[in-house]
Amino acid sequence: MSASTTKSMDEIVALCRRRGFIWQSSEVYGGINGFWDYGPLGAQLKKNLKDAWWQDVIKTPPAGPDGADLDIVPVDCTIIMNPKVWEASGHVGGFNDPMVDCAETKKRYRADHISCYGVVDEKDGRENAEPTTIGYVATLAATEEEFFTSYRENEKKFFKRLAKAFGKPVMVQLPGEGVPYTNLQGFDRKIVLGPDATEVGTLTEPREFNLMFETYVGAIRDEESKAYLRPETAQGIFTQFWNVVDTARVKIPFGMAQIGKAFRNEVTPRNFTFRSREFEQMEIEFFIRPETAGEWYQYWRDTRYAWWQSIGLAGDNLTLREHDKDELSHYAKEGAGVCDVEYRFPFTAPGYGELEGIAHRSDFDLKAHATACGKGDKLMYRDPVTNEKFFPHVIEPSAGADRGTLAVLCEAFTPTPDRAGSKYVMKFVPRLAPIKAAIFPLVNKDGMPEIADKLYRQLRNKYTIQTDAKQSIGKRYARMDEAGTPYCFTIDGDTATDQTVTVRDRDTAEQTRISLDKVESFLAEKIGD
RNA sequence: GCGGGUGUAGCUCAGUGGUAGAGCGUCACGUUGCCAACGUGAAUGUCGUGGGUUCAAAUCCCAUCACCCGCUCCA
Repeated sequence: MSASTTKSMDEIVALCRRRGFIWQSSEVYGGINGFWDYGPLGAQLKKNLKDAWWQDVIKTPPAGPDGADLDIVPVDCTIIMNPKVWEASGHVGGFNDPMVDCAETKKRYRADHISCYGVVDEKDGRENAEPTTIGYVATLAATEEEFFTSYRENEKKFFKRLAKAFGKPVMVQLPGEGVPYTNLQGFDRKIVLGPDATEVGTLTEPREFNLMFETYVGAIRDEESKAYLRPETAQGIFTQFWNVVDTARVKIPFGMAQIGKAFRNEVTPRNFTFRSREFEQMEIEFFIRPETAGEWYQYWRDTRYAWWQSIGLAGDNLTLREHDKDELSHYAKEGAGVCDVEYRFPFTAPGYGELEGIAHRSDFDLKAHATACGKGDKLMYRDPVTNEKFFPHVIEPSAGADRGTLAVLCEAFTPTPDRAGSKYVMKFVPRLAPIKAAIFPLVNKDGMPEIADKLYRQLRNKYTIQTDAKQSIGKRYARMDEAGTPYCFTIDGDTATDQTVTVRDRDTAEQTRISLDKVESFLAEKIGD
């Protein structure tokens, strides 16, 4: 069992609050479910993560499978778009799932997943070709055959339950198609026996769960002005694909990338920031020739997995999981594959939670928008060399910035019960650490504060540096341990005479002396620019 | 949305109807000679919120909000 499974999420959340990494949004008003703010340390940490992504994805991505450099261009699209975007992408249909609750069993179902089969009085059913339906039995079975098989296994019990629920011996109207619960009207919904229920009529009316946030553009609030907050940043990229081809001097294969907020009105936000209703995505859409999907899918899967390792999630807590065919999205059924980079969070352990999904989305989105906007095949990509026309396929690595930040926080969190000072150390890789180094005068007199201040001013142009002269040195080290600051430089009584300072290492608490004028090069070596 | 639990200072918690508390932390001053040191002092509370019962509510009742756990959901 890995170390992270023994970490306490409560302690991590407490440290995040105490040190100013993450707070509840609008906390003074009692908060708001599913929304989180980043404090000073958290905002810097998340920015460092996004900067690392921007650097490694847009500026210097590793060479492609053919050894050539990649061309990836950034865009920054709006959160509110023409609502037709979301009709074409399938979100208006797909994100509105009517739900049904069962008052008896306390279970919740998607209304369109429940099939209802008519039930008739046994006597009536024997005597008449078209007997009167006296109720329905609901099942989660997808097909009539599956339903038939499921109750055949214990037929006696099944009909006993029905007889009890309907107050008389009954027959089920088979063969015949099951009717989705959503298609039942009015009174019929009151005579349905829910799955696993013993009483009739315990299912509620279907209720719409709008997973997209709605808003209105302009002064008038009517259907015409309705718009949505984007549930993913990807569609902005797809809708600007043609402008990028026309202006950015790119040719297939190339990528578009953006970082931005997205919104999903989740049914149950849970697990700290893991499932937030407002969150930030770091998305790449990499456009390719269809026949190269396999090699590019592999490239991105390996590249993205290695990237998460490079920012500190290097141990057993990180995993790469290929999706089974049956859990694939509508756009990815026939593709090179879909996989998730997953992290074992304390609240998912021993399981994992998704950080990034890498999917071969085929040409679903470009085709959908080309069709929906009415231009169709005129919007096909033309290969400038062969003049061949086609809709490019897409490999989409889509990462969660907030989930990534949370994973980094969880991974860095290290209780240190044996250490003399700090109870906790946040072991961020230096590249992500919100504060790169701290500078302390050992005591607040004898010229030490002046030397510390001079060193601080020298370094702060290049690095995020803090200085602190208050309270005991142990307390100051401990605070920096919880902030995850990799190095502390301390000016002591010897500094004025021999021009050296001590360097304290966050992870070992060990100290070494280095020359005052070597501090900057020390940081450059350990932290990078 | 359902069921269960929780909510008092920044944190951990005590307080069963009668003056709002402790420890830690924070801040100031003093001290200091490398790991949450010490001394003195200070600030900090809509007792989650709203309503009700009562002469009197942190305490009893109702509603509501937030968080945690379990369902459910997560194209």
